[in-house]
Amino acid sequence: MSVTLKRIAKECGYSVTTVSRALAGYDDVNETTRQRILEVAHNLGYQPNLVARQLQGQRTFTIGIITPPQIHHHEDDFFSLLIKGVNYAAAQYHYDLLISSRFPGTEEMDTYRRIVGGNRVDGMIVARTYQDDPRITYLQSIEHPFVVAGRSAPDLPSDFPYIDADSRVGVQMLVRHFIHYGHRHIGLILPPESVAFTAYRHAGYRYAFQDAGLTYHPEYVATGDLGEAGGYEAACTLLDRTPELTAIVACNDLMAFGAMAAVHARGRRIGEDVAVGGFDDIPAAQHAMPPLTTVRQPIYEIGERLTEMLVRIIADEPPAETQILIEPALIVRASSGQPRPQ
Amino acid sequence: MSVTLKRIAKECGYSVTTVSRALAGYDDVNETTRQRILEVAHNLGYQPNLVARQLQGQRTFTIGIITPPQIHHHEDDFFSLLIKGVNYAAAQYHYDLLISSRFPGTEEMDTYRRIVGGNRVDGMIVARTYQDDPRITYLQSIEHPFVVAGRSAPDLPSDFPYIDADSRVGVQMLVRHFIHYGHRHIGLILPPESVAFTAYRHAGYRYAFQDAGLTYHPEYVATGDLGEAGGYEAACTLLDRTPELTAIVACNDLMAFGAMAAVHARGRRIGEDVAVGGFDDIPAAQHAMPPLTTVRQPIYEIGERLTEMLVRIIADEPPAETQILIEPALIVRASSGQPRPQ
DNA sequence: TTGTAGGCGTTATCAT
DNA sequence: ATGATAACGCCTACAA
Repeated sequence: MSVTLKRIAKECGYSVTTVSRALAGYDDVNETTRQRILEVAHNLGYQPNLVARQLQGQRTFTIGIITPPQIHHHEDDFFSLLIKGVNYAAAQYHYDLLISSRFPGTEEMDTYRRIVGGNRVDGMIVARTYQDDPRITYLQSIEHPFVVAGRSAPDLPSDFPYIDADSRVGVQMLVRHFIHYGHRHIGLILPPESVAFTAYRHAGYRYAFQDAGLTYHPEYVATGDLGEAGGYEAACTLLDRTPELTAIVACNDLMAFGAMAAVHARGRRIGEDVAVGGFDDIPAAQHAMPPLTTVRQPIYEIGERLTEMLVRIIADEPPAETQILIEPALIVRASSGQPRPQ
Repeated sequence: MSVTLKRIAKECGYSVTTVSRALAGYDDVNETTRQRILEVAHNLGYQPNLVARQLQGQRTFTIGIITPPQIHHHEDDFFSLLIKGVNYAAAQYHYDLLISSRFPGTEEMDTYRRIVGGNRVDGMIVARTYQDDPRITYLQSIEHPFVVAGRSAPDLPSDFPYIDADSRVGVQMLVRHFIHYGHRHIGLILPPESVAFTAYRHAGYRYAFQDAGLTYHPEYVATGDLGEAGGYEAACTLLDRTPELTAIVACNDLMAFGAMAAVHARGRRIGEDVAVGGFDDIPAAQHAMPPLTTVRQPIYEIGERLTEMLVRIIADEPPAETQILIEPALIVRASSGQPRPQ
């Protein structure tokens, strides 16, 4: 079917070996011979079979990433942004990207094993870590190159290369900002404990209260699934249970959107009656109505830098820094409302 | 390094062939033998080398797609949405996705040749067609399976499998909507002619005027690059050149965002002074300020259906319909403003 | 029921 | 300067 070295060899009367070397630019090939071979290869439209090369070279120049499937349209921009960053950097380094999408759980682990164990990639990017993440355990156990967007929960070692935003500091800034605006009753929407960053963000919330000399109210904290629906439900719970709340902090922008919807559904005005804050600063945040106050995490750049890190780890030239904590930035927008008179 | 059939064979004293067949579930293997082999394979954590399989089977179970790199964060949600759809469907059919990002042009074509000619994928998804698209010409010339999101410009044959929204009808609906709202001076922002859908959308604009018995003003039409910046500049040109405009139709949402910014920059109110419309209905459209009136194109679903189509084409069981035109839907939002008194 | 041989397309090693 | 041989890991005739 397609043009192979053998075909070219036959065509111009040299051996496959010589053809291979001529094309690879070795200098032990007669210049005339090379010209002839190059010409034939070009005429035939030769393209090296990458799969064969991969098998022979035991290298794929491919990076793998597995994302959750996103059935609804705008479900999660986090991964989209991350992939954009990874994609861009990968191209710079002449790597391709292999993507597969699975729901977290058994299927996801099987896919890791299939792709990594099946030698389809030189390295993996693991995103959105869970507490005690089996994917990481697996990759460590077989010593396969990988980098992580995120890190372990605070009580577990993060003994792997990663880049993560300092969630604790981020939430702390956000809550402090609300406190400065005069809020005293601030709700918090947390994802399930199994998400690795939950504990960090929870800590940020507590620290902010502590710093301000305020008491921490456990009943101001609710849990919901990551995503708009989870945020909506958790916010409803909070608003119904503790109507004195004048601000709600959600652990990502998607949940914050849900919370805004809940505030609206309860007949209260976002910003004016109840301030809302998020985390991530996905593109939709600035376009939201009202625009969402949030903690900016440079997801795209994290994707880029992770990819660079991974490529270097694969090449066995790991950068000096392989555990990077990024200082997030507070982005104040209209969902904060105005500072309140004390 | 990793566990191979050979390794298992050695471990349990059978030949590689027998091991291979035991694992593949052939029935000409002694049941006891199979059990033994399965056990050893499991203990060793055997994972078949997918690359070797690909080489031997001349099949990759991988679909390829090449997107433009997106340096800025929220640059283009069209591809993100498409990929989400493709990704979801691909997983259903047990296909993986190979993604690479290149700017349109030589580099992109080289990447097509490298990946397709290099046997890395069983089929390609081509997105955002150009007029007389070299990628399509190439894929057709080597008879490699592919499907297209979009189709050829009106004057060229679309003799390949595709799914496209009926752009002409879409823009026509949008312009008619503005006419119904009482607008008579409606600007149009077009992407360059080289984009295949340009002519369709332009036609939709002209048809709407014709239907309403209004005259078409060429000076109400401007061209800009796809993307927010292009929309901004084109809208500035229009607003400065023909200040009588009370509405602007952009050929996609991103350009519409740029146009909104331009309207704002010229000190006019979006909706009230100048209505703005887009095309695509990317997630940001409904969160925009004000929410953007646009023509909804079900990008995610197109990705899903294209993938299904491609998988069937690869399996040599092409569906009955391989050229699908989707009727888009008009989504009226606040950027339309209110109907004007005649 | 099991094993041998050959090939997928490439590159590396070692002769000539 | 060129070529024969083997190997990457798998699968599939064909033989025994």
